[in-house]
Amino acid sequence: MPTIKEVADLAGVAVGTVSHVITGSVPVSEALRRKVQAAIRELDYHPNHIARSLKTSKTRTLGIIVPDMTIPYFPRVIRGAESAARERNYSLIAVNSDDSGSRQGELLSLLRSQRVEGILLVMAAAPTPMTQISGIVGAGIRLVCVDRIPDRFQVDSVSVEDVPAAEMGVDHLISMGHLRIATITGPLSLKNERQRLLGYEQALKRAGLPVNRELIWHGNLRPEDVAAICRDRLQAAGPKPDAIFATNGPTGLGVLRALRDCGLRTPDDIAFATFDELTVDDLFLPAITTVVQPAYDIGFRAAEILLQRIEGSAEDAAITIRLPASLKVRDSSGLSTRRHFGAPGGAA
Amino acid sequence: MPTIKEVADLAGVAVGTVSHVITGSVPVSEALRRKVQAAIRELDYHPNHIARSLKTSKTRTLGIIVPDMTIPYFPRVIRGAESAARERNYSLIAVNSDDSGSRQGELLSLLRSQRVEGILLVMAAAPTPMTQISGIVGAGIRLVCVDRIPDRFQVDSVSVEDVPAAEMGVDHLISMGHLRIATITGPLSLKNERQRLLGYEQALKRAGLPVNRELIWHGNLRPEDVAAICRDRLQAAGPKPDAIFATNGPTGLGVLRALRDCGLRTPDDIAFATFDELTVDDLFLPAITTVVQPAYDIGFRAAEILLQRIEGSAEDAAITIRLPASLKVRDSSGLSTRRHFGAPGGAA
DNA sequence: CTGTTAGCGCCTTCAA
DNA sequence: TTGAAGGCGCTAACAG
Repeated sequence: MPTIKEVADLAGVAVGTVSHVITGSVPVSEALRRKVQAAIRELDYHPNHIARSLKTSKTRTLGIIVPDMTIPYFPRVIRGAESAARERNYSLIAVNSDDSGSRQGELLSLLRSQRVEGILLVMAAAPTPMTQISGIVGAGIRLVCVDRIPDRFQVDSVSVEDVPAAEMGVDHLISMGHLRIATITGPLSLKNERQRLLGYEQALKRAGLPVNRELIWHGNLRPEDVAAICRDRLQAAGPKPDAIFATNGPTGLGVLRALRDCGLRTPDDIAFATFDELTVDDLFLPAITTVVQPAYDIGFRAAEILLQRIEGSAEDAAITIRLPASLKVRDSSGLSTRRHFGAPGGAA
Repeated sequence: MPTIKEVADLAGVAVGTVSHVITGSVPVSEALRRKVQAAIRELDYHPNHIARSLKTSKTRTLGIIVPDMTIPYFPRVIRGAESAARERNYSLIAVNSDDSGSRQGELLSLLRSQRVEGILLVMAAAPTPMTQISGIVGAGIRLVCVDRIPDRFQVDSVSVEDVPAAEMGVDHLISMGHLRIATITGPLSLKNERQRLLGYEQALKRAGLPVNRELIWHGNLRPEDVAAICRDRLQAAGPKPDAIFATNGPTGLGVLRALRDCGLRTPDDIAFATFDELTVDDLFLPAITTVVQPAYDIGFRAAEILLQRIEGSAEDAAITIRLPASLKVRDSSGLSTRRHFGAPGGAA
């Protein structure tokens, strides 16, 4: 790899001059600029960001930690953040924590060692030692929590409005005439999940429906586990729910597997709605009703806040952004109205 | 951020000693080691990778360029590569080219500036100027092509065995009794797509079926476009195909949308099979038959090759790895046998 | 405008 | 086993 010195020699100028034409920080005469640029092309020179960063102590790099970018929601968040970063000429490093607290700690440390200028964090579902994140913030590292927000710790954060979003989903189920609505949640160590559960309860109460503890099922983020839990509940003695509301995507996937395994169809045998898109929900037959989070925007806004902090152009107080979810009404939440592929008006 | 010097001062030793305990390259007495480690914790010291890299000219970082990590196939590849990297204590930077040749060029340049030690490249679908990649290789940058392999350029590469994979899918359709099998491809600028088309043709020929040009539809990677193309074909006058084979995931998605829009059901009205998983294919009703690529393994193996090259422990000749795909037979490819949610034996 | 130079933080000889 | 010192490639003064 050629260095700036080799470029300078070839162009017959001083290294400072080369640096000036590269950064554009100091005006350089047209003649020299051309010579320098010719030399750069000739040598196929690529400025060493490492050396630059060491000198300027700026990396123009952001990091983002997600639980698992194999879950469709997260790549969208990442793409959003990437766009915002790119607009300001920053790059983004994305890594997976696998929802492990210790792995998350390592990653945080790695990112700090790499001297990223800010971190976007989707907390691991495993209870995160608060010291891990307070340490980061205390050390003056810019941090914005995304999607999953810590409980009693003030940080910049961007996520969806969980309570209204869940209410919206459950309200819809109620409006379709369902009375025994069960919900299955992800890990309640996540504030989101507790909030969504709250939304579920509020919607029921507001409609004058009883909140039945037997209809609140505690799941997790592994579809197989969730499927097993649901199968148990659905096959148990006693009255069945006539609708199920899942509070997140992987959990919703588990419900679908359980329904299939139990030979239950939506919405004929049981109605269903879930948080999060399943990528192709509209193609399911029947198509699935979902509470859709603005994933891309969440990532975008979060990165913007980070960038503002870096530029020092942000207020002191913690910034809290809650974006509204939207409801895509499709077939699975309806009453027993058999739909067929392509039946007119079959999907919203 | 504390520096190694501050750690040394606090521990009462020289910076060299601190470096020794961190890298483990030189033995240090137990007593000093403890003092140093205490100081590190005390200061919450994180070694500056930037400085280290500048000195050692090693970043322990790999880069991977994918078209769009929002397509489910790619996150799996990335996770595979990430695992292989992590085993050797490397990190991975993943970026998206959006299938744009120029963006890919920028990204390549960025990665070089960041001094990654090797690059995994899934080429953009837009025809890539061969100089772009030959330049990289010529400059001595380690590069492994993943999934999408250049045409007439010798590089290390890892991908699926396209021809047999496509043959397998089409063979299956044939074995289910379908005679007029259409195929819809992605951009033929991609060698993969041409190979898969070849597999389609070979399967037909081997079965003594005619290769009908009217049944070879040229699509792309945008589901909406593909849906439009399919709708046109399906609504045109003349005999319809009784099966469709899609040569990749996004294209397959487009087919499904078209079928829905045309009110056609699989497999009753038309059979269907596609390359690539749609994340939840097994939950579709009817469940979708897919040719599954070992995405994780592809990423893993590719990163391993890169790492071998970096360590210099690889032969000189270009390494070419082709992994077999597998066929998941489900409902959509069958003959007109109506299936129901949970019907025993309904899905493979 | 152009050239010179002092570090950025760290690792690695090399000498003690 | 420990400590001292040079220099990786670059940018940002500063001097010319």
